[in-house]
Amino acid sequence: MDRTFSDYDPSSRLSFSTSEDEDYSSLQSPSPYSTGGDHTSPAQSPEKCEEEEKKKRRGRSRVKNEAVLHTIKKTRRVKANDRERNRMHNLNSALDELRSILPCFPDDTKLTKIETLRLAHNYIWALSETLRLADQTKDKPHVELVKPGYMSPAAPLSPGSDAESWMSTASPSSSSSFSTCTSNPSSPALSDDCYYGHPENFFSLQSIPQNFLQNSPCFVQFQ
DNA sequence: TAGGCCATCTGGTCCT
DNA sequence: AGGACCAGATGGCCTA
Repeated sequence: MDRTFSDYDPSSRLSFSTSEDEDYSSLQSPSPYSTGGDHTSPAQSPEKCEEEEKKKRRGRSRVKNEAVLHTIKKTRRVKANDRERNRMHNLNSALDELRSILPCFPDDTKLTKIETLRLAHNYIWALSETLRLADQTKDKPHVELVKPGYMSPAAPLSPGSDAESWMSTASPSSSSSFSTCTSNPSSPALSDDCYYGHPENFFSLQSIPQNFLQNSPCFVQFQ
C-alpha cells in the first residue's frame, strides 16, 4: 500500500524547508504580512532597498503562512481520517453483532457484508411470517400451515435433506452472482428467484415458511 | 490471473 | 466551525 497513515502524519511538517522552521512562532502572530514595529534600520537604507527588503519579508511570510495552512489542513485531514476509521469500525462491529444472531451462520466462514444484510432482511421477514401464520392457526386450527405457493416442488430443504442437489439446481453458482431482490420487502415471497445469505447456507424465499414452521422456534439449520 | 471483498483515504455535502 | 455521513478511488488479500 503506497498510501499509509504515516504519509499523512502531521509530524511530516518537519520535512518543510528550514526557512519555515526557523521562525515558527511567527505563525501565531496575527498578521504575517505586518511590517510595523520590527524595523531596526529603515532610516539608513534608501527607499528602494527598504521596499525590496519588505518584499522579501512578505515573500518569506507568505511561504510560512502557506506552510501553516498546509499543516492545519493536514492535521484536520488526519483527524477526519481517524474519525472515519472509527466510524467504519463501529459499522463493522454492528455487522458482526448482526452476523452473530443470524441463523445458518457457519462456524468456519464469515458472511460478507451484503450477504449479512440480505440474510437479515430475509430472516426478519421469515420471523414475521411465522408469527402471522401462527396467529392464523391459533384462530383456525384446521388452516393449512404451508401455503402451497410457497413451496418449490424440488425444494423441501428440510434438515437432512439433499440440500446440495437442491442448491445445484436452484442457487446461483457463487455469492457474487446472487440476484438482487428488488421486490417489495414486505412481500419477498413474491419473488421466486430471490436468494439471500451465504451460497452454502442461504434461504430460498419459497422454502422459508415451511422450514420455520417445521423447525420452530424459528431456527433454520440446513444440512 | 481476474474478480470479489475489504480497509483506508479523500473531498464534498449536510447537520448541529 | 467542526463533526457525521457519503461515495469514489485505490491498493492489498484471497480464491477459483
